[in-house]
Amino acid sequence: MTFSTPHHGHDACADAAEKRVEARASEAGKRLKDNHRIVFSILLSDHRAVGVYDIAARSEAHGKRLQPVQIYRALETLMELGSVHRVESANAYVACHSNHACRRPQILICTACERVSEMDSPKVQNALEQASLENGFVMTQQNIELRGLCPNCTGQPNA
Amino acid sequence: MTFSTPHHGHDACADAAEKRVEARASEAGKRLKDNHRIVFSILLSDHRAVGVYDIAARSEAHGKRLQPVQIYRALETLMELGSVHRVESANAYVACHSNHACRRPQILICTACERVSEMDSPKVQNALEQASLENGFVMTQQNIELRGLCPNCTGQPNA
DNA sequence: ATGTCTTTTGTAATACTATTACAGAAATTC
DNA sequence: GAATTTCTGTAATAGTATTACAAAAGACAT
Repeated sequence: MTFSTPHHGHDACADAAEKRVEARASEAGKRLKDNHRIVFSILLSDHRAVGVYDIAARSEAHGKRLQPVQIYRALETLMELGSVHRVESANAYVACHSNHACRRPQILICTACERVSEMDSPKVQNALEQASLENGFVMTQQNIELRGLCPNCTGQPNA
Repeated sequence: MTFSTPHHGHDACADAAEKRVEARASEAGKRLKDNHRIVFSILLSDHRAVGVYDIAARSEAHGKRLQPVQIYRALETLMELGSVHRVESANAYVACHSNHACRRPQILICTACERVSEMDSPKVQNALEQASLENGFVMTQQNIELRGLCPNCTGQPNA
């Protein structure tokens, strides 16, 4: 199941993501610093997309009030590492919980509980590539954002 | 070919789009007014996505300097009619040249010439719906934006 | 270690995008 | 044609993102 449940083992899930981003950073020859870690840990604290000014407000609880530009810089690095994705349709950012650094996420957004998840469907990928080619289009980037109800929210009114 | 060429018969193409939006409006029991027509005709004047404040600036040449909120209101109507799409990744809006009022466009953006086109691939659509279901996700809206090189821009440096 | 060069960080200001509030105009209804 | 509702125009403001620049930190040769 790609969507987190309200009571999943979140600490383990966040720990794993943190280890992944550290590994990816050192592999890429970059060193993560305080600001990166604060931003990433705020994004990890729930499975929702968070706006920059929200991150700024929450950063205070981490002992350091970050300014917008500092957050944008941290997000840029984290996105390059494939550990954070921007949700265009929400002007917000979400931590990636996938095991591989994904640069072509297919994002699912629940309109009821706001939880965000990702798919990585090869069928979707192939269909997009094939359809692009049929239109003579050479695709280099993609942004897929689907809205709807996640498994926790279908059936019951709220999660 | 979905992408317009630099020298296609643009007047005919724009005329057709204008007729379509008028037809859709009357079918929906809405009446288009000056502001709607100005905004739509600005979007039609090229096959690119245009930002709201750009539209505001260009509106002056149409004899009426529109304020942002007026443009947002016009765009809302035009989007409801399926004749304009928002390009989330560009904070901009594009006229729809498709014959059917499409609410689930698959948008193609050329990173070289900035032209925007749409696909409506059933394969992509099916793949998305199937993959969503496999994840227990009930999709209600979708936003697909692909970037890359359009047929006019592959091969030659610019169009 | 010291000085130079480069890169990163913090602060402030500003630009760009979108919405709210409200009064006046136009259309609708009775 | 008066009352009601809806739409329009103006202004102000909220929300998102970037630029500019000086200070600090890191890299590297001497």
